[in-house]
Amino acid sequence: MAVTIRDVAKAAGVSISTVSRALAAPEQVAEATRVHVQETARAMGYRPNRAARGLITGRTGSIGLVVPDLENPFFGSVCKGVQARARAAGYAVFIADTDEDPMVEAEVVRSLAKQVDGVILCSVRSTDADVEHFAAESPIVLVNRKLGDIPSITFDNGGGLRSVMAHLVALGHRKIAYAAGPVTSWSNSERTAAFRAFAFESPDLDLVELGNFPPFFSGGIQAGDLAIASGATAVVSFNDLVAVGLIDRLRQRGLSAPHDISVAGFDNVPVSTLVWPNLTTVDFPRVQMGRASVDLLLDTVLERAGAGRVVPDIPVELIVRQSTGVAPVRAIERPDDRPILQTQLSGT
Amino acid sequence: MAVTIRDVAKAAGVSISTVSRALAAPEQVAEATRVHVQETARAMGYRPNRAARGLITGRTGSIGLVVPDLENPFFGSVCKGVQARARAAGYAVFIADTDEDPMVEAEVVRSLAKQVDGVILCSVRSTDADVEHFAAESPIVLVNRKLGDIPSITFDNGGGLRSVMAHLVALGHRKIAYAAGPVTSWSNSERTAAFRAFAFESPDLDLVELGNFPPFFSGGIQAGDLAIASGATAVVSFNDLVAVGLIDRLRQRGLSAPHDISVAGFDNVPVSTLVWPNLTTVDFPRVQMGRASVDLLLDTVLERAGAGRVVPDIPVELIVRQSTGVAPVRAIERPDDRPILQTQLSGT
DNA sequence: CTGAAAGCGCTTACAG
DNA sequence: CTGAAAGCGCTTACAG
Repeated sequence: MAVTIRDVAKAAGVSISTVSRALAAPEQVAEATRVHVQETARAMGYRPNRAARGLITGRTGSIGLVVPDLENPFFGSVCKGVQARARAAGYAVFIADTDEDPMVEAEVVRSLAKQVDGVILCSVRSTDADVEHFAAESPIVLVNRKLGDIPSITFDNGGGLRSVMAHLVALGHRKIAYAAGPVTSWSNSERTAAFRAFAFESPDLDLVELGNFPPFFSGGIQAGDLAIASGATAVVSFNDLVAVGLIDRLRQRGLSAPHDISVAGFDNVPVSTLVWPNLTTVDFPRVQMGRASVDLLLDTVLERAGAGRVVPDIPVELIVRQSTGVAPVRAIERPDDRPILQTQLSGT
Repeated sequence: MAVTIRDVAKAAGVSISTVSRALAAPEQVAEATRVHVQETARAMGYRPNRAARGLITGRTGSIGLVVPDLENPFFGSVCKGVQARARAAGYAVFIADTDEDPMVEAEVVRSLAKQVDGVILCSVRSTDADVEHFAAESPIVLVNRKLGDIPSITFDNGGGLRSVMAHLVALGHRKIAYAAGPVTSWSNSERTAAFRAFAFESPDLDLVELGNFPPFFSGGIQAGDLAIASGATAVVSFNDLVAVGLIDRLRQRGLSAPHDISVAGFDNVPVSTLVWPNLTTVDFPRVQMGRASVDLLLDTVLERAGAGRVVPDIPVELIVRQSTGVAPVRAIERPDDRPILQTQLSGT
């Protein structure tokens, strides 16, 4: 077996109480004793058993991280940030993948609750009621979703949407489409709301909503045909994967980005620089989001000053690459071009 | 506080010993008692405290998973498989990201060792000596690497390499390059060895080694120029990212895949279907690898029959897409074309 | 079949 | 400043 506190006490010639204090509360031990015990412990490779400690202190020294899909690069990045910050704070991280299944999520959160001091929850599909139920059972930080008073870390989706729109308008685009993501997605509702607000403030622009589309390459294929039919000269896609699928569909239809239609995405996933043309997209600092969520959770768990504070949205940044360009002349030549499939929004 | 075994015992009118048995060793308890206790426990939402149990049984009910980089889709998939299988077996998973740093890896494995029953280690950079040291301290399963008697789960890299080569030869390619990955990579040495063996068995082919290159898009850019200079009509890249970079470089140089040069990768990462042309690549069932590593670890931890067994390489599968095609006529027209930069291998 | 008791490795009042 | 003792929530021989 591994070396225990008793072994160290014996080797150092003191009681286990003193060993415990020398390590956990050094100021309560005489300098000479403390140094001697610490050296002995280190020499023996002693590491306190966290489970035993947790039994008494009521703290496990662990946090849980629940994500819908570890294969989604978004959550891989969040996970990286969470893990790094937790380790820096001396916490271990339990990981759970729910496969986008609310039932699994409920089961996982419940079984994790006992083993951790708090849970960071990236919940996409669970209902508000379920999430509120989780929050009542154990300290929770919500990632990428807002709900009541539950502490949460979110991105500035609205700001991101507005910066893309400003970019496209500056390039001369007047008819711009938003290819929406899943109705159940909190991010999508934020972006849609910002798009509508932008339309309301810009009666001179012709802004159309397309979708909803699944948030994958395949969704982009669908969106591509609708975008072409709409007559828009620029499309803002729910995410990068949709943007990539959309660009691919344009090529299949004999068109190209940004020559015929400018295409922008959200997320700045790695693939956005691997496709041609490179994607103009909104970068979401996901690793930072992971770190921030740990900070917020530990504030609550450790009852620090910041417990329950409202964290401002994390700023996002537009990254202009090759998939967006100046509006084609065609659009100016045929101002009366009427889209076939669209939702009219401008000026409403 | 949560409900403890004492609460259940009181509510059910039995001793805590009986509650413990009714839940963990039902056959030792009278039917009526057992049913009554189980119902009471369930009604009260009782969940045994794993830490307390672990203190006695010596088992934590957790395993550790150590990966070099959670943002790398390869490890995201492995992690998904590990997590799923572990949960099915009633185990929780601690995750740790080492940022490709051997020092961090050593620290992480050491601190994890106390809190888990075993560790699944995806170790890329650590030396053999370090890894052997880890294995001496706690039960370990090595992923994607072989080392002495340490239980490990690996892919059939050699088989994958051979299936790509057979594919390219069938398409008429006679001069084929391998764009090698990092020298420190176990996967790369396996593939390189298979490539050399293939060259030895095929004196009629002209096989050249290029590199080593970093395993990223940027490595593919480098590899692209060398591939062009080599005169090869087909390039097998260490991984998909290198293949994507290579194809991009071909385009920059006014060439295209597969028209001028066929390009194949390894891994079948999601991006391989998002680029144009879609990548011909070798699929590695990574989620399956994650699952298999849990099975092997638990065999050891639980001292089951399969403990320490040697697991055969997981079969891999060639997926032919658009980035490979028939050899260009040019190569046949200029059989004496001499490469500028290459390692001569054929017939050695 | 059931209960009382010991004990896993630690922390923390409580004495001294 | 230090040690003996109690106890965290559980499991498991040991009696009965």
